[in-house]
Amino acid sequence: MFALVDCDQFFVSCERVFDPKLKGIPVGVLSNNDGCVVARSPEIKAIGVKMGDPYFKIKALLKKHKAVVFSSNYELYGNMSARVMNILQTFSNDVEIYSVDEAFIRLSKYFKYSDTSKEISTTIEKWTGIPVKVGVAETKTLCKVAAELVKMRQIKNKYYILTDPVQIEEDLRSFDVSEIWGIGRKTTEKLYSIGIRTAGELCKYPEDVIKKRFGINLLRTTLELKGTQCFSIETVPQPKQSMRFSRSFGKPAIEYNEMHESVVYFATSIAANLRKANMLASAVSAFITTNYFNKDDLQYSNSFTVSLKEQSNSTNDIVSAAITCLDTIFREGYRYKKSGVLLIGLVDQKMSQGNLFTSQNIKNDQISATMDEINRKFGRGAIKLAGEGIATQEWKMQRGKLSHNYTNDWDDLLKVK
DNA sequence: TCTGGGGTCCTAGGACCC
DNA sequence: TCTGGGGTCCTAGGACCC
Repeated sequence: MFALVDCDQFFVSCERVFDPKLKGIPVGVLSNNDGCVVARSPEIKAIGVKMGDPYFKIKALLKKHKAVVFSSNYELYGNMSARVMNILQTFSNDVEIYSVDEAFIRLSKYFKYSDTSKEISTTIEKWTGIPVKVGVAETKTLCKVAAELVKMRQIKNKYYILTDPVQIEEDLRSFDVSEIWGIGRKTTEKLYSIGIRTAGELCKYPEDVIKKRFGINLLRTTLELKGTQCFSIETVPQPKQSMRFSRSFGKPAIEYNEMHESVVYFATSIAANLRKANMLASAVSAFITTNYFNKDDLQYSNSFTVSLKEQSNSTNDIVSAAITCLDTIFREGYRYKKSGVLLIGLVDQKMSQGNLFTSQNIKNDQISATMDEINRKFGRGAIKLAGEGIATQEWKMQRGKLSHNYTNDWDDLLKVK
């Protein structure tokens, strides 16, 4: 039997521990650089603040309701998290720290689950000031459902035990698939479209069809809902497989020099983090992408990876590899493999106004121009030749609108050899 | 004007081999 | 018109989580 222990609005609760006056009033916590809302008290939810709402858009609303928002303080949250997890270790030898504010623990069969659950939630709240909810069940996915039900039904005791098959069936019948752990936006849409709206309906759907149409993950999730354990508890933290340092820029026009400066800084930080974790990198990647909130703009993204000759965590090696990535991104275009179309980006100084070229069905051997000639004509580094061919159409951003013209300039280059 | 950041896993398709 | 079959490995893209 497992229990999921989940802190209520963790970041908000942490702030409230150190300022009890915040109790009962709308409180939120903002992301890095105060970009958007990442944690909300029930009171701030009630006035209409959504998860991920950009701060600048809700400022007036916050003022009107005398809501308080905080910049995030990850050191504080990490600290509080450690305290909560330490307490959990006293209840079980098998604790999986699933995230900063959640843990799965294995419950001994000799426990009375209701007593233990109650004790966990009261002990943590008493010792740390953080309110938690507890969901008990035979699989992790059902634990998640149980904890969610505590929230949805505002259960006073702060725990819910989902072990009785009849009870499980009844609860799942009205449990929306979008609330299931492991089912996100895309899968929800797909399930809705074939008439599956609740966990109960999902459980009745043939397993082989689930596997075929949605993949192994949804099958595992479904089996877990039916009581078959597919996800085990990982009490030993696995070493990280990747580390990332990424930031959004405050303004859309990013010039090479600015990018270069940022990449040096990011790569330096990552190298330091690697050394701190006593780890070595075998590859370094960099990526860029345009602002996807500007829906009318032509979008562009690109990335490049350098494999290191020898694994390393030295600032020198990591930074120089990252710069190689950046330079390559700026020099080359982006190959859009899936559609069989070559998409070539000429990275403008204003990223949101990059020029893109597309091509179809032109083989390399139909091209009479050499790479040098192309470079001379269109600017060095503007395009990349690949198996599929080169561009014949030009897409351009003109005064914020997307337009495309066939460009005759290509004709000379495309004489059949 | 201002819209987070850091992770994991799975899969389809391509390249390559015999 | 027909165009082997089976296997591995790698990677980009997609989906999900907190």
